[in-house]
Amino acid sequence: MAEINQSTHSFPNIELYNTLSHQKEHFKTVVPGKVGMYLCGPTVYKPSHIGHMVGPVIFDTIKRHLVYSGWDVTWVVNITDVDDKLITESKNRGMSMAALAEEMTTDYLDNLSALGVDGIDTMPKATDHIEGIIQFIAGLVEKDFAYPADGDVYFDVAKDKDYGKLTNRTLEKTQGEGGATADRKRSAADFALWKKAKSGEPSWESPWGPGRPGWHIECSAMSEALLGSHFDIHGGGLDLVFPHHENEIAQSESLHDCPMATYWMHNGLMQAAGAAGKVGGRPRDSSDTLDDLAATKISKSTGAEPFRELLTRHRPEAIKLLLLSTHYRSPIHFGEEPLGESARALEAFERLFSRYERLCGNSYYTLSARNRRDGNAAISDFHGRAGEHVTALRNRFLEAMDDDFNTAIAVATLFDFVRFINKFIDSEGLEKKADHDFETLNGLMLLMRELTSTLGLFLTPPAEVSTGADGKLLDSLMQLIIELRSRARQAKDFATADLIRDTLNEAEIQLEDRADGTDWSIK
RNA sequence: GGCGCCGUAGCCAAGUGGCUAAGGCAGCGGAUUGCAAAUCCGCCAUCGUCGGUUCGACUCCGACCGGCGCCUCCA
Repeated sequence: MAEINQSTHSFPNIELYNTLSHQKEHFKTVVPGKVGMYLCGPTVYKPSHIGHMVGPVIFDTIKRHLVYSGWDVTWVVNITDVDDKLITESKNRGMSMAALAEEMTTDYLDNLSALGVDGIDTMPKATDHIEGIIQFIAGLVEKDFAYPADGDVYFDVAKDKDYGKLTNRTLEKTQGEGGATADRKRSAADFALWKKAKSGEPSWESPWGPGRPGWHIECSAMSEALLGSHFDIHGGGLDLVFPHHENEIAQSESLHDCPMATYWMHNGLMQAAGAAGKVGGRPRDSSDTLDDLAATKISKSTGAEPFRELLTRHRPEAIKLLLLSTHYRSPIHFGEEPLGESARALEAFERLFSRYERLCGNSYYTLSARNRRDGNAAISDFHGRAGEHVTALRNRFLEAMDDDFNTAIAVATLFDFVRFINKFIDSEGLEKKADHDFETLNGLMLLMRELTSTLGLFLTPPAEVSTGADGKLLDSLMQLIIELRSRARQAKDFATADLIRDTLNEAEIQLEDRADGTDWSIK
């Protein structure tokens, strides 16, 4: 990788929405040229569902765009592998907490991998950071922001003068009974940093006796260990704003006397569309079944299906395109219908890629495009109208991404780009003439590759439908059928030709006639 | 009750105080095709309702109606 001189390198102006200030802000890093990002990962006690994938996909794209724009980005996603829910679930399943955590972590990683989320630099586990967590809590106790109580340790919200600043709430307005441990807390809003172990529960030794970390503390401790006490971006789902992120801020800023993160970014939540099919929908009442509900949050409590099961019905690329077609802060309308539409939209790209491969012999997926946005090198190769159009298009794409990572607009420019390239191939007659100069087409496709890569789209070719011995057999049969049909067509026996095509169509095999031959594909 | 978000075409979904209100899916018309498919061209919205601010608002403010999230585990 080329070394960039950070002192002279100029970075684009990026705006991002900060939950803390409720507005877009100019992006300025703590350390020039470097970005530290922390995304709250899963508590690994059940298989991950689609909701768990939103953050990783969004932040993967954000990282790609920042790296493309010249920053040196470190991205951390934690794994919370110790928690009440893990203890309960592992008991139910008669296995150790560690074994359960390992199984679910693997599931999570497999899902990320299927989606091409590969930019995560470190995935720390809470149980690997118990020592740091204990020191963190001890520091808070020492500064009198926390107090031990009968083997537990609680954060004393009353001592934190700006508690509630992330979610604009004051202690008076905060409801809550304080839960089962209310009698040990000074205030109902106090939350556990350390929980005393009951017999048979996994535990670690601590100054307050054997126990385990409370929920929020692992993120404070691990982000500090890996990114420092003040890093740039902290993200997560909107449902984590309170109490999780509010409490992280309380812990970290009380201990360190500096902002925990400059920017707090929160992605919208998945909405499940019911049979009604609309996002707006009608109110819940007792007669509604789950299917009748118009739009409700997808979560464990609504029985979201494991992501790996979703993958048996839908291609990861279609899921990813759907996620990126909505702005990250908006709720995403999710379901079989939207996924189907997304898959159909995807085909426009993939048909162009195969068209390109047919013409030039190059696989789109192995094209090696520029991975830095510096200068206008990408478009200097084009001349005249194509050049102007492509310049405008690239600018629209980059401006959208610079403006709070507006992937919806970025994706829209890509659709325009597909149309432009198809038109270019048509108008230049590239399909018809044998002897051709494909330089401009190659340039256009390289730019497409550059832009889709920064979104994290089309990283790997679609799975081949026909592989192995069966695939070979199918392929040779199809070649034979196509040859026979071709003879029928030459003999003007269109009844036979159409019979073949229609019958194949019923078997979900699609034929496409072109001037120089016939393609087949499985629908 | 407190905090916050949303309501744009048949469906999904960007966006802007005034210039053609992106893009996708579906639909319709055309070019192309033996016919299809694919591709290309064209068509398809006045922005929940009512007031206000303004020379001008879909975009700002208010009210109302409808929907959603958080305040409890949650990505």
